[in-house]
Amino acid sequence: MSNLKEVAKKANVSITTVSRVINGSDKVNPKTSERVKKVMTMLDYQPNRVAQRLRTANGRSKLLGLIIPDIKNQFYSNIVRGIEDVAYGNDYAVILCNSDENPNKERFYLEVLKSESVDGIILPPILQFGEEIENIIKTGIPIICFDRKLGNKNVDTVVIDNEMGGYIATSHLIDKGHKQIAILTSSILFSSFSERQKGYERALKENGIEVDKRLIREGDPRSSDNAKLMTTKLINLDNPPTAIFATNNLMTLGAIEAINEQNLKIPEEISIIGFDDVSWAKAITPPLTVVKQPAYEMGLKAAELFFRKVEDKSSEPVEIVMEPSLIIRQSTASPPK
Amino acid sequence: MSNLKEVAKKANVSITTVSRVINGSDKVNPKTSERVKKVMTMLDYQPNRVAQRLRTANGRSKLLGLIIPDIKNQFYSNIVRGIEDVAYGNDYAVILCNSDENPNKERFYLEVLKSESVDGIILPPILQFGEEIENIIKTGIPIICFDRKLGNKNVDTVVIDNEMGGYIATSHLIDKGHKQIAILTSSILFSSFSERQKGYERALKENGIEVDKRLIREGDPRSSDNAKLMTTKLINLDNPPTAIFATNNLMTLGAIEAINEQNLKIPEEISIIGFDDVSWAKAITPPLTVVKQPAYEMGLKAAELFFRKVEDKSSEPVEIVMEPSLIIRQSTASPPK
DNA sequence: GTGAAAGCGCTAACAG
DNA sequence: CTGTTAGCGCTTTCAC
Repeated sequence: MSNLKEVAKKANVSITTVSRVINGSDKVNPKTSERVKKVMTMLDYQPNRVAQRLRTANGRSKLLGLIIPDIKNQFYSNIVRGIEDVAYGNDYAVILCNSDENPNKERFYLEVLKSESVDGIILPPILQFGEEIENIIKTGIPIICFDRKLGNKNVDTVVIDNEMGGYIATSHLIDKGHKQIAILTSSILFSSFSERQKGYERALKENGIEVDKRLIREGDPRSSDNAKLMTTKLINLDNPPTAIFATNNLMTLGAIEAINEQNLKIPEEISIIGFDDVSWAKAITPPLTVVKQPAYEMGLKAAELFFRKVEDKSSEPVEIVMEPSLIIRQSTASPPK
Repeated sequence: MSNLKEVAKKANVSITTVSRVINGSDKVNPKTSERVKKVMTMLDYQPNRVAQRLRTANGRSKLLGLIIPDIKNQFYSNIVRGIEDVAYGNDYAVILCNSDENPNKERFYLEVLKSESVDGIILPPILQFGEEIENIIKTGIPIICFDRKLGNKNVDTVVIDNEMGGYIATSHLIDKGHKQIAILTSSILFSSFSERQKGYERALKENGIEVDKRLIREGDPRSSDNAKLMTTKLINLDNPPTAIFATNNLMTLGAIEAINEQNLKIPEEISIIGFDDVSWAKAITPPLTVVKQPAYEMGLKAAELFFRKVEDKSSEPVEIVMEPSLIIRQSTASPPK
């Protein structure tokens, strides 16, 4: 791989001049610049980004760090696309890290990203990570949070209104006449799930329906098998729910599997509403009613916040709240008599 | 962020010694090493990977470059997981690049990866890229191909036996009694699809069924909408197919949507077999018969080849061919009378 | 408009 | 076992 020195030699200038040409300094004679550029293409020269980064203390690495909990979750892969599209448009590459919600992995990747001196990190925070993230912020690397909020920390954030999502879903079911509505949700560690649950409970209360603890099931949101198990148990309850609200797409999948396995007809015998408008939602029979999160758009916004921060480190952190929307298909109907 | 110098000062040793401790050299007095380590944790010191990389010409960046065509495709996200799991186990981070099968994007990412001096690149080659990849290989960066083959080039490769996949799928349909079997496939640019098609044609021929050009439809494999359109057209043919073989999961989705929209019953009125055992395949009704690609395992293998090459650059390239398998569910049955 | 020289943080001879 | 020193490829004063 050729370097500055070679180019300089071949173009009969100093390496400084070549550097100036690379960085588009205007203090270079157009003719010289022309000559240098020609040599650069001739030698197929590409500046060494590693060296560039080492030299310039807060130079741009043109690298965006992205930590996501689960690449296999369509919700996240949509977000990745949104971020990636904006990044590519800005000549940035994305270092994607799959954290699995595993604190050790997350810590490892955070270290890597820091020491790769990426220009910023986009991630969905976990509660336990106040400290690590605090440290990153101290180093001056911009942090953008998405999907979940980082407690009271003062960082750029894009979330959807999860409480509203839960409320919309539950209200829809109530409107259809359901009173026994189960929810498949996750531990309170993830703010997004607890907020969906909050919305669920508010909808029930506002409609004079008592919150029934038996119908609230918490499990690993990354495991459809777990959701399947929970659903099977729900179905076999003495006084089973007539509708199920699954708070993410993997749980929805598990719920549907369980319902099919128990030979219950959707929506005649049981209604189901999912979270996330996944690709297969409208292909299944009956098509799935869902609360749609604008995942791709969320990725877009997060990336935009990232570049805003990169441009101007002193910009005030903002919190963007996006609206979920209800997409009514045929998996929800009135409860059986 | 603290650096070698600070640590050295605080521990009363030279920076060399600190460096040795970092790199686990055995020529350090255990006591000194202990002291240095203590200072390192005290100062929360992390070696600067950028500087490390710059210094050591072919030192390890502990970065693995991964280019994939479409992160939203479950087949690829499964592969990513396989690769990521092995990488993490080896303390490597993955730079994930989404190429969209866009030559410009791919070129851009290849440049970035090269100039980030990643330790190797894993990618599914596109035909047009003989040259670019040739260049990379010349620089000594190991390349691992997956999913598709890179012409006659001499690189490590992991593929599945796509011809066999196409053959298995089609044979299954023929066994059920189908004679009018349509295939949703993609342009010959992608070797994987053309091979599946080859298997399809071989199965037909071996069973004395003539290949009917009308039933072979080519389209963008990343667009389920396109597949939906193609399927609709197939259904509305004068002499429509009694079974459809969709050669990837997005096309399968589109086909199912079209069939549902036309109110055809699966499998009574039309059979469908998909490629890739996606998460929702067994949740839909009827559950989908598919040819399963061992995607996750393919990622695992690709990553293993990567590390093998990183350990020993002179190792002879190998080609691993994995076997697809037929998973029979209820979306395929005998053709209507 | 251009160049010489210093140095980013680190590793690797080489010397002791 | 430990330290001194050169230099990876680049950007950035500071001179001219």
